[in-house]
Amino acid sequence: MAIRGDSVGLKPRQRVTITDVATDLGLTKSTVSRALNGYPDIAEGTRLRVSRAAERLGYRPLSHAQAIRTGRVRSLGLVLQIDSEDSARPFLADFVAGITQAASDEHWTVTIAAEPTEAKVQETLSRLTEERKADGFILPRTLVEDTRVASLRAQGVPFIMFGRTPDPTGCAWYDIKGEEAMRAATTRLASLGHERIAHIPGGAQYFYSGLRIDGYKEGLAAAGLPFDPALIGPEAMTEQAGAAAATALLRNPNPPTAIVCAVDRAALGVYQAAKALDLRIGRELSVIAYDGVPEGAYSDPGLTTFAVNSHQAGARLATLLIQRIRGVAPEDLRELAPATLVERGSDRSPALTSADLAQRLTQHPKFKTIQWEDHQ
Amino acid sequence: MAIRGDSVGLKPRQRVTITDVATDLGLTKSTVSRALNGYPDIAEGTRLRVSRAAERLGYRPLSHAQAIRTGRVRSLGLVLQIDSEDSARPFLADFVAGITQAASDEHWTVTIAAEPTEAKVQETLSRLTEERKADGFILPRTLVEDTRVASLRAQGVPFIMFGRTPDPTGCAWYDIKGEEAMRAATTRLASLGHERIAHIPGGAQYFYSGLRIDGYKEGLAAAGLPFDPALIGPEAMTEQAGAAAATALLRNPNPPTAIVCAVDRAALGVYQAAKALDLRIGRELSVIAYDGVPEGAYSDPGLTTFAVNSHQAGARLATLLIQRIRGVAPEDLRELAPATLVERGSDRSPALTSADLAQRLTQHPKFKTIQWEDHQ
DNA sequence: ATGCTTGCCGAAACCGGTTTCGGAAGTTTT
DNA sequence: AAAACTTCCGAAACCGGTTTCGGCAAGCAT
Repeated sequence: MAIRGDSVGLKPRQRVTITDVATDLGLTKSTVSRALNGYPDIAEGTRLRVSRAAERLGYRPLSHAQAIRTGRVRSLGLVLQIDSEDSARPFLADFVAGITQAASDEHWTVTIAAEPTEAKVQETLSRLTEERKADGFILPRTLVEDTRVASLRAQGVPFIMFGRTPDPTGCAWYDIKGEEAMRAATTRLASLGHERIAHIPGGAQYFYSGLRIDGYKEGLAAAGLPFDPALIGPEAMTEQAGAAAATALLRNPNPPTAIVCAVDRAALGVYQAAKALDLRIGRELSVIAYDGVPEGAYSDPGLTTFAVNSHQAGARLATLLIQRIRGVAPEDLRELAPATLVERGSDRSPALTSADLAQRLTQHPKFKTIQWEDHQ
Repeated sequence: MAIRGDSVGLKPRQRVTITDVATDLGLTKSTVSRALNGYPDIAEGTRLRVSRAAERLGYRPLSHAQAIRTGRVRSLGLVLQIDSEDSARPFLADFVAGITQAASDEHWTVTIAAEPTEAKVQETLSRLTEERKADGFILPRTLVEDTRVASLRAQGVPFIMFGRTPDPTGCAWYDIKGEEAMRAATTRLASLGHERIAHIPGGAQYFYSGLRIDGYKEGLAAAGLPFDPALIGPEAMTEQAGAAAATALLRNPNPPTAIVCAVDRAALGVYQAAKALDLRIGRELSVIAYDGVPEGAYSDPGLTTFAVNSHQAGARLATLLIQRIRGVAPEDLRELAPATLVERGSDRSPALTSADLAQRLTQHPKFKTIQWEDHQ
């Protein structure tokens, strides 16, 4: 290992230290420290003089110098799981931007890591807490059984979830009301005249998946439509899977004339399936989805979807996590935000009834044989 | 401001400190510190005993405790610029994963921030160095005139670029040989029989844009084809712009039968333009691009492209930056890697000559009028 | 006037490391 | 054998903050 001396350093230009502020005012650094940190045994006048002097001299405490005593580094941890399949995860940039900007407003920073597997994520989470690189964590995409939650909760490490969880004990969260979006999508399709409305859910390991299925069911109930388990398709998180799921649903004897997708990507797969079977989206088959990926705007017709504001989500998560670290009870840090309906052309009144659609599908040459495999 | 006492802390479970290691061995912490940091005045035997004991006890120095004396926090800084237009930036997850994994191997971490404008990026960069939140920075997407480079260079802050720059003084970099890819794409198309090959460049503000144009020209020269300035289209970084650029190029009296795109997104726009004009990609119009975005695999026909390994790029950048911070000269930290050709179906022998293509285009009803505007 | 609080601040210890300095051995030189 | 180096480690200062503790002065009640 090399010794320290040979490294490239930052300019030795003197920073302003707490001692500088103290001598400037004729006080001691302990007084300055307590004044700046709101201790009650400092006179109001002194506190003012100190904060003004600090401002004037441009004093910024070094968070790592504070950390040595306080154990807190003013940094939020974000550990992502990057599966190869969704390595090009949309919105990540927006999400990160939201987090870092909110953190920066409070003079906090964000420590990020990405790992390919659940186990490695867990390992990194432990390492970062062990090395005190972060004071708390943002957990995106909570799972039904989430080892991260269990482990952090057990260790008493502050965290906030982007998503909810079966056992809310000790959990703070920010989440989008996906279930409400699914419900609204379903009633919207029903009021357009659809009577057979299917649902393509997301991955069952994600907690939101169940919520969205519930929302879909509530929508059916609100519209006075019966729930048919056969209209819940196989789960789909990719275009391919979405196409496969749509095809499977359409093979139902009473096929759906509309599909509510838990995620936009699956909906784009529905487009593919429809194209292959010569169905027009928004005519013979309507679709409403959720996420708001940019491709939805470019598809033809545009995809009607409930869009998520990732930037805002990141910002709120950061803000809430900082509060959590400062000691606010997790029960007081739970926020839900609505998704925003983006109306485009994929949801219209049905051009065919379910029966007519079935009739037409059976006559389609590819209908029996078409398959959707993983693309190269 | 709240006082510190009321915050949620991590378990007070005792960490292993350097003093623990020292007393365990009957040494002083100063000896242990020097042994671990490779100082020459420690006997080899002692050094071994110390590192073994540290290992056995699970000692991990706290980087912020070290930082208070050394000024180095063992953290890499990454400040992204998130324009609203490419907020869904592809590969970001992969790129970040590469960086963090390589950093983690050396027990470093990554501090990330994202800002919407160039000025704010610059501000954040300054703040992070000022607060010693990072020991050096990774600069993605270098520009022809890059204030980040100028500023960090002037301040003597270590950094590494993902990309190259007009004035390499004091600069370390890792980059992909985009120019070589453009050259190879051009010669490849020429050897397929194309004689009119156009180029749609990327944004002129990016340094790579000029490099890729040069590569394209070299390819023409190598194939013995003349360079026609009219075959360099307007720049395009989006699908819309790509479609517009392709349409403009096709309006040339001797239209190209093949187009080399600086970025995949533009190529996907070329697909749209071709579709609108009833040209088949890989038949009447061939395309080769660069990046390797996932959509390229799903388009029809698949897009032949030179793919970039973002994960590896991130990993190398992190490794090189750490070396830079440790004092290696920037001149010794410059790496170029090739892009990987992914052969799919968008490049074939021309089905029509340029003259025939021109003929056919003039007869197309939309040809004169078609326009590409920004989508909602 | 005396004793007791209370308000406010200084002195000093402390956090977990790094780095300087000096000195006790052992080795080599004279 | 004394002097001069080396080798190797301990003692202590130091980094930039935070936190504990104690004490002075003013205010209040007795």
